[in-house]
This record gives sequence, structure tokens and C-alpha cells, in this order.
Amino acid sequence: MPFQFNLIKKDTGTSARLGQMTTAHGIVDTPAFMPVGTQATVKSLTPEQIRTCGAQIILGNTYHLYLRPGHETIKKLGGLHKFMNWPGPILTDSGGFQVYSLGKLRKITDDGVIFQSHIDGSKHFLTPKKALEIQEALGSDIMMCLDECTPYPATFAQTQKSLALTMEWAKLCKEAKTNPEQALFGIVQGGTYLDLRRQAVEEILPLNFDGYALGGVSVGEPKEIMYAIAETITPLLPEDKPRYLMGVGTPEDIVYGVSCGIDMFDCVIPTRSARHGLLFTNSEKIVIKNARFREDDAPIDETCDCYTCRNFSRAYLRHLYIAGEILAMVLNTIHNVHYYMRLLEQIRAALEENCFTQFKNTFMKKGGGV
RNA sequence: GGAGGGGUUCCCGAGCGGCCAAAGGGAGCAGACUGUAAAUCUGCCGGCGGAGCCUACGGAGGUUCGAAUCCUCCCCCCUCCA
Repeated sequence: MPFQFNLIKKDTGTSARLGQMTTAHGIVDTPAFMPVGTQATVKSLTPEQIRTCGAQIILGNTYHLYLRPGHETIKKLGGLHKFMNWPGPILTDSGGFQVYSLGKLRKITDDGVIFQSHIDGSKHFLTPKKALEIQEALGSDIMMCLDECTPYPATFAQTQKSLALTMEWAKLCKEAKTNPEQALFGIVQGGTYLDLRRQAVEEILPLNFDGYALGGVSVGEPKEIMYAIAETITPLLPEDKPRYLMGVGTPEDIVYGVSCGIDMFDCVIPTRSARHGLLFTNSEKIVIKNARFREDDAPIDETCDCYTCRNFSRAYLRHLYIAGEILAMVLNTIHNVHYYMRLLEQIRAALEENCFTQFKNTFMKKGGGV
């Protein structure tokens, strides 16, 4: 079953879209949020819990899984889906983000990236072809091109050079692709320079990818810049292909991104924040370790129907967190992922009912969820 | 009864004449986190509005320009011997 994207509906007041992706491992309703499961696990959750939270698709990471346990191992064991017992769709990031985040441990050449493993210091050469080979071995439903996530700040010249490399790699990734069952997305870079972003779109469209991502955002640039990129560049992407804003973001960012015509998001915020005790609600910011919750018998969010909110008090969750109990991470992550999934459900429902603009305005007025 | 060791800021614990409001932990309080090197990281943590002053290193005296640090006595605690 080849990858497919169906545009169901376009919003009238904004550039938002309602759609559906069909992958080899199932359907994904868009706009969609994809919990991040870098090392073949959405940290602290079982696949069943991820599913119960409402997630349809999750992320895995090429670089991390290549280093450990090794893509060949995963392939031998039946692929990433079977390995981690997640039967649904998986998108794998290419390792492009690690080019950025592991800056001190890598060297970029025209042909690829020489990484020094953050685990044991060993050297590895990740090329566009290799990135595809690994992702095909993992068997993900959506593969990403190897790119250079341009850091912020970067001069025009640096960004231009970085973009050229990403574009060259995009071609090589496209050529390296062999499995028709797996989709491959191209990534639009160009840093904070809209001209370069436009140029990137022009150059990448002829490569005819299954979807297009905006990368290199949420790397420390001012929020207005990210918003300007999403607003200006997204409409330039083909209407009949999914658009993915990589690494974004806060609930507010997501609502904004949807209004710009973005269909897919991924971010570590809900999971990492949960582990660090920051919980999302519709009305206030909950830093569960704060003393004010010591004797608070209420759930995190009265309006939330997640497992955590249905069964536990803030006081108990605070206790678990302060005590360093593993369950704190589990319960907090369940809540946050559920919150994100519910947010996306609400967005899709609003689009369905032609009231997305109203939803967006109300949501932003409330402070964007946190 | 004899011989040693020790009492330090909420707790543990370093300091053993000035650079000490006193290392380092812990606890406590707060903050950060955006394609995950993150169950991580950062800040605050005696009092008073700051430069500064006051109160603090078991208690009371003393030596000294200056004492948590040296001396005397006292009060507790621990170990060993009888």
C-alpha cells in the first residue's frame, strides 16, 4: 500500500487543512501531532499507553537507533514496528537534528557527516545514502531526508552554504530510496532568510517528495521568525502533499502552525516537560513540584479525561515527583501526551465544523494552553 | 573511675588564627526545557531595603589588632579500657 495523502477540507478563514494520510501501517488524521520516540520508545510509556492517549503516529530516530541497538539488528528482529511493538505508523528522523544538537561531536563534509558517537566516542560516517539505508532497514512509514539543521544564528552566507548541502543531500536521498512502501519527505531549510527558504522550495519541489517539511526552526530563533517562516513558506508547498513543521512545538505554536497550513508536528515538549514536572492544562501552568500543590486534592485538569486525571490528585503527583518515583514520569507523560492529542482532536473537529478561526482566537486568548 | 574522639548555619559534613555568613552534599524554594547526549540543567537557600550592618560555628570567660579556629572552666555525645 503506497503512501497517500488526502486533503479533506480547507479552512475558509485561515490556511488550515483537514486531511488524512494513509501509510503502510495505518491511517493518520491531520493535522497530527507525533510524540517523539527517539530510541524506539516514547519515554516512559508503553505502546498501549501511547495509543490510549490518542496517538496515531510516533517518531523514531535514525542516528540513535543506528548507534544502538543498530539498524541491522532491528531489521533482523523484524523491523522497528515489531521490535518496539508499535503496530501503527512511524516516522523516522534522519539524524539531521543530531547534526545540529551534537554539534561538538560531528564534522560536516560535502558527502555526509562524521559523527563521534556520544555513547562510546567511536566515529561514524552518515551519508544521505546511509541515512536512507538505515531508515529502510528500520522500516519506518515515513523517512526523512538527511539534512543540515542550520543553527541559529547563522549569517546569510553560512545559511546559503548549509542550504546547498541540504539540497544536494536531498537529491542523493531521493536516488537512494528503494522501497516504494516507505514514503520519503524532503526538508526545506534556509534558516531565518525567507529568500533562501523560497529558493529551497523552488529547488526541492521538482524532486517530487511524498511530503515536505520545514526544518531548522525552533533552534533558538525568536518566535516571530518561526511564525513568519511557517506563514510565508507553507503556502508555497504543494497542496496535495502533507506539510510537516519539524520540532514544533508548544500548544500555541501548533495552533498557529495549523492556521498556516501545517499538517504534521512533532516535539519533545509534552514528554520531556512531563518528566520535568511541567503539566499542560487548558487554564493554568502546572509545575507539579511547586509547594502550592502539596495538599491539592484536585486532578491536574478537571476537564481532562486521561488516566492520570481520572485517578490521581495533584498532591499525589507532586509527592511522586518529589520522591523521584518512576510513576511520576509515567503518569505525567500520559497526561501531557493526552493533552496534545486532545488539542489536535479539537483542532480537527473545529476544522470539520468550520469554526477553526473561532477556536484559534479563543485558544490564543487563553494564553495558548499554558 | 581511666584513656581517647567529638559538638559547625534545617540535616549530614569540611574548615582548624584574618581571603568565613563559613567548602561539598542533602532537604527546601523557584526557574528553564521546541525534528530528545535531558528521570536533565540553572538560580536562590541566617536576618535587615542595598554599599553595609546585625546575629551565628555547645555555654561562659580569656589571649589577640583579629577567633569557628588558640587557652581555661562548664555542659552534652561517642569509642575503648576497668
